[in-house]
Amino acid sequence: MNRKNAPTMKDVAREAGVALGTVSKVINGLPVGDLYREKVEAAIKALDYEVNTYARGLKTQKSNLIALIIPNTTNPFFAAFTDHIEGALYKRGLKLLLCCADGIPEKEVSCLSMATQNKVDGVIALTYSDIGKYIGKDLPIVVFDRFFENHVIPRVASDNFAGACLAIEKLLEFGCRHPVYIRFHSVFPGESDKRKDGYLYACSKHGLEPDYLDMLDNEDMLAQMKSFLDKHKRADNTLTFDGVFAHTDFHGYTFSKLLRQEGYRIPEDVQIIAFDGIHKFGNEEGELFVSSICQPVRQLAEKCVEILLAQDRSALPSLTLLPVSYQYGGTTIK
Amino acid sequence: MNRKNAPTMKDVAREAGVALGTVSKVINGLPVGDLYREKVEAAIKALDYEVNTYARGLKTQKSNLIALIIPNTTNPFFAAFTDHIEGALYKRGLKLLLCCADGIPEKEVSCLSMATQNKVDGVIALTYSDIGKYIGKDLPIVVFDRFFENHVIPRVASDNFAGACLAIEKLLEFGCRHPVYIRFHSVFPGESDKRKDGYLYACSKHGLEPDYLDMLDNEDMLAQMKSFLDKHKRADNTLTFDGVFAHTDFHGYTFSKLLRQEGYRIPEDVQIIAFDGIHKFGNEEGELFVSSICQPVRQLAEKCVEILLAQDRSALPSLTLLPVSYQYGGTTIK
DNA sequence: TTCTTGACGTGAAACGTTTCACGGTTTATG
DNA sequence: CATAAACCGTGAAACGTTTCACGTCAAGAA
Repeated sequence: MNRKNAPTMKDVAREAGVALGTVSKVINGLPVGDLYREKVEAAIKALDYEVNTYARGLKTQKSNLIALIIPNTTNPFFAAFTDHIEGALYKRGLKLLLCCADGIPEKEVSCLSMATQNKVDGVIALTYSDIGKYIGKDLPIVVFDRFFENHVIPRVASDNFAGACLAIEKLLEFGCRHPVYIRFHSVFPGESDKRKDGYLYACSKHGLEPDYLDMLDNEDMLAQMKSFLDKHKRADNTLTFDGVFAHTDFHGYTFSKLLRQEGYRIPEDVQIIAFDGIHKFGNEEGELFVSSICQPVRQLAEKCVEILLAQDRSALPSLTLLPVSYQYGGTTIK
Repeated sequence: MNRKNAPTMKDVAREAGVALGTVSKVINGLPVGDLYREKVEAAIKALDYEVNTYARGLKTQKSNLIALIIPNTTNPFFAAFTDHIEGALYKRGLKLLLCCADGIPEKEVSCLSMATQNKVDGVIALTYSDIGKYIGKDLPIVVFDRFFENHVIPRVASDNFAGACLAIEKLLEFGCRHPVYIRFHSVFPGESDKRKDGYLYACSKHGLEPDYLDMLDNEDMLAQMKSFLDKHKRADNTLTFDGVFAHTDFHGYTFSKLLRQEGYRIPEDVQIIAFDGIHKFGNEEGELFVSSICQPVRQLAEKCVEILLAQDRSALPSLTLLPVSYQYGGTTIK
């Protein structure tokens, strides 16, 4: 409780009739005689004592705080990631300082300095700018997905390459002959770019002609999709493709709506597999928007925390990829 | 930057050739002669000095930290709320300590003590247990929606009563004659319970017979909905109701799926208006799952922060209700 | 009995700020 | 020109911990 005159260790020591150092030892679980320990514990209870994190932090230079820098929490993938990061930290007695940077570079830097000023013990970042250069050597950091040149920052990501391959294999398995790829790519390089490599690899492996829409921003997404679609219509209005691999669930869902609007049946005429595995209403037992390659969000979050807290930070893998899996979501035959 | 031997104010003072107190004044924007100010600022830049939040917190007993206790961030409503709280705090130079308590009372209490141990300057809570009793008199707190007896804690919520009335009026306006209500209620009292009062009021006002499904938990939701539906089928399989007011978008969407499965057309046979206004993929410009009474999430978050930080906490409104609005989402005629 | 050793309680120093009483200098006033 | 007032830089004290060198005491060995 936050009363103005909260009892201090000194008060506890006086109440218990012991020295300050003894109280400190009890609080920190260091060896203390049973008699003394009991007296101190009784006094702590009697006074309702709580340690002052600021005094402690001043001495130890540790805060048990971890900062998460993320664009926002409204995007369901980020929301789930945030949730699981919180859980992984909580399990370890750590607290989460949440910074939503909206993907704005200046705000990301400002969040970072907010974090360092608060003496966080580590940073988990999913940013759109290269924050590596602002990070001191001894502040542990892990980034999700992103890759920044010239910095050896441990990264955690889904196996995007394998995921893209899996998507194509599934589409082929479900009877598709001409899968196309609706791609979105940010100007900031990251592991999710590997979805394209995976698509190209899978195409060459199966003797398919690659064919994809490459979008750089979401502004005129619908217009771009429409034009892509028109280019793939035959004279009789049937489509030259019968499968779609979409960069994200959002893109897949948007494209599926467009297809339906234009009278195509899903999955009869076109099957769609997207990437992310976002659940409606954030309900993990609930349904997906589209059939999707699911990122293991919980494991990704857990791995980020694990790597961030690794004892020996000199021997950390520079990249950790976690496996993805296919899940049916209504836009494929199964 | 988090280097081990970060420069201190003492270093800055030495570098600038001034006294410690002068450095402090510069940092805190207190009146200092221009010559001195410049010297200090130069030294700060030269040494790349950053204030030590822990030393400062130890003296001032302030942290600029606000704790948000929320069940999770995966629920899109909570996610949006969290996002806007972060934004409102960031605007004011405050930082967000995020605690996801999963609605588990013990975890909520544990989050609260985590918060007080971190000397947060305030708490915003959306909890399932009565945490009022654990809060000291001088820790500012605001709760969203919930009502706890015996505590005078300022509350912020949507105008649920008016929202329910609006839903019914809209349904009537759209031609419905027999609107029913799919209700979900928690054992913990809160403003959202007023949706029922609003429904009953609107019914009596328009001479309608109230008719609703009352669910206490989401476990066997589908079974309960099915049985409710069956009870409302006539011999020829037409329904005795033609409008549905659903407690949340999730319930409305789930019920809509059930109706469609059973062959009813929406909105031709049944129109549905839910409550919350959740956007697919968290995209505020995007589409809703169902037609809905939208909670003004951004304003709710902003108001929570505003009230939390109010100068004069003695004269705070005990309840602040914000207006809701209707938005079309495909399950009504407009 | 005496000495050594280990165990453990003690309390002062230090962490890096903010605050404030103090005093020196400058400016305004009569 | 003398005095008061205003201004502002100074540095010691205090915030509540952790740490560590020191002291005390009991047990075991010779």
